[in-house]
Amino acid sequence: MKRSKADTAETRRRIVHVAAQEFRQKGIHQTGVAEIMASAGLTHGAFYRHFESKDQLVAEATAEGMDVVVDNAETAAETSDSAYYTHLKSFLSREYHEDALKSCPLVTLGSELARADTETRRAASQGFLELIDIISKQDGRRDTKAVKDDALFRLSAMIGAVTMARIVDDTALSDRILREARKRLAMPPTPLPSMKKIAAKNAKKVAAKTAAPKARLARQA
Amino acid sequence: MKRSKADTAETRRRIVHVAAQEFRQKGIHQTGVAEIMASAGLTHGAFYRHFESKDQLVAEATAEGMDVVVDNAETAAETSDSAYYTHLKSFLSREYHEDALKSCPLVTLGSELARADTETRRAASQGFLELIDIISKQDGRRDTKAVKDDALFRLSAMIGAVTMARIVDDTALSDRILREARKRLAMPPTPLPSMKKIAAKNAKKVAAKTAAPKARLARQA
DNA sequence: TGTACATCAGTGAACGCGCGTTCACTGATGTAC
DNA sequence: TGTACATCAGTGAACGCGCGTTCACTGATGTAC
Repeated sequence: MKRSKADTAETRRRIVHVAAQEFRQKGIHQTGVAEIMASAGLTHGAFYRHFESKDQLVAEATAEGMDVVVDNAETAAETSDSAYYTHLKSFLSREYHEDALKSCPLVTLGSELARADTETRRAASQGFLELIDIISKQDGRRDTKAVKDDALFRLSAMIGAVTMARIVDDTALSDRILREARKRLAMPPTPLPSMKKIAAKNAKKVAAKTAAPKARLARQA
Repeated sequence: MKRSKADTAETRRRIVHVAAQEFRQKGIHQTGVAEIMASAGLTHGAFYRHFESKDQLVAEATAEGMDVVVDNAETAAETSDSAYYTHLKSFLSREYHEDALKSCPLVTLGSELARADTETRRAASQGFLELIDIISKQDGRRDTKAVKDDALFRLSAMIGAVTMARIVDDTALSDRILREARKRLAMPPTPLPSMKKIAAKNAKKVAAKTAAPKARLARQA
């Protein structure tokens, strides 16, 4: 039977929302249309009243997933600097990406997105760029190329760290990967003055330890 | 008809090799057993004379894929420091991971590996740890926890950068992500003396630009 | 405002297809004597 | 070393299954008068 326009729109939204969760949980190709429709409380036949194909749903679900990640980051960034870095710390945790409502598609669907169609990759790219903007702005500097470049590296590194933490079969190793990423990325790119002193001390220590490789490289050059 | 033991072993190796290529190219779930067998010059029925299941092949193909990546890195590291850093630069390129014979499963199958069975994840983890060893040794320092931690971060960041470069739908952005990763990762973790001077200069520039955010953070603390 | 009708969201059966897996059969290989 | 037989790699048809997609049908909604 026909439904009201409001109901129809709400149903469509619900399908996209449920799909976004299930794709991130089980992967795009391991999640069937019928399964998603059942989770949305419908039979699979109604699917094509809302979408042209599964691919279209994949694109919209990816966009929705990225929007959630972007919104969460934006909210944290707008709250306070410490809220932002706390958010980054929680993003760099396994639990965050096991939460179907939060997890970042770039992490949970990474290699599948690289093979997805144009619309899906566009959605993923746009979300990525929005995150880059938030990171760049948070750094509080002018929108120079160098600041963007830095954000590009930092975000890619975060995605790689969580991806690896999820692949690895040893919980201790997984935690260690994330801890190292948090140490390096869940803080301002340029350390505070007080931290600079500590960093300088560490640099001396490291320099002493790296005398050998430096000498090797010098010989080679 | 029955084949000689040597032939049988060679056929098995060929199936694993072909599978490793195809999985990395098209993804695990998008590549069928029949397709792999055809590429190996056989019909699909013979598959179960060599493997118990597709999952077993996935595990072995992942192991083979990681072995190739490890061997390439090891060879470069054993040749010379410059060969090693040149190898890192080429690893941080899109072409490298579009090459079915070289590409790293951690990149091309990342999110699928995170959902794979125990054996497959074990193979991926072991390969990852072997790469960490190579990177740690290359740094030429003692095998301290800090050196390993650094390698953990650097390798995760590499994997994230290439993963993102492959997802993103804009070639220029893709190149930029990789360029930044190369700048930061395809060189020794502690720069050479000559490079240190340049780094110091840059640090001053950046410090000037970041006066604002540092002030903000100070206020907050 | 009330009536008559077109629209279309949702149902559930059915479509063709490709998947992973099994199996009877073939015939060269490896083994036991 | 030669013969007889068991083994088993490979073939190709077939299995059940779940996939994405289509469709005839239902009946409430929205619209035209």
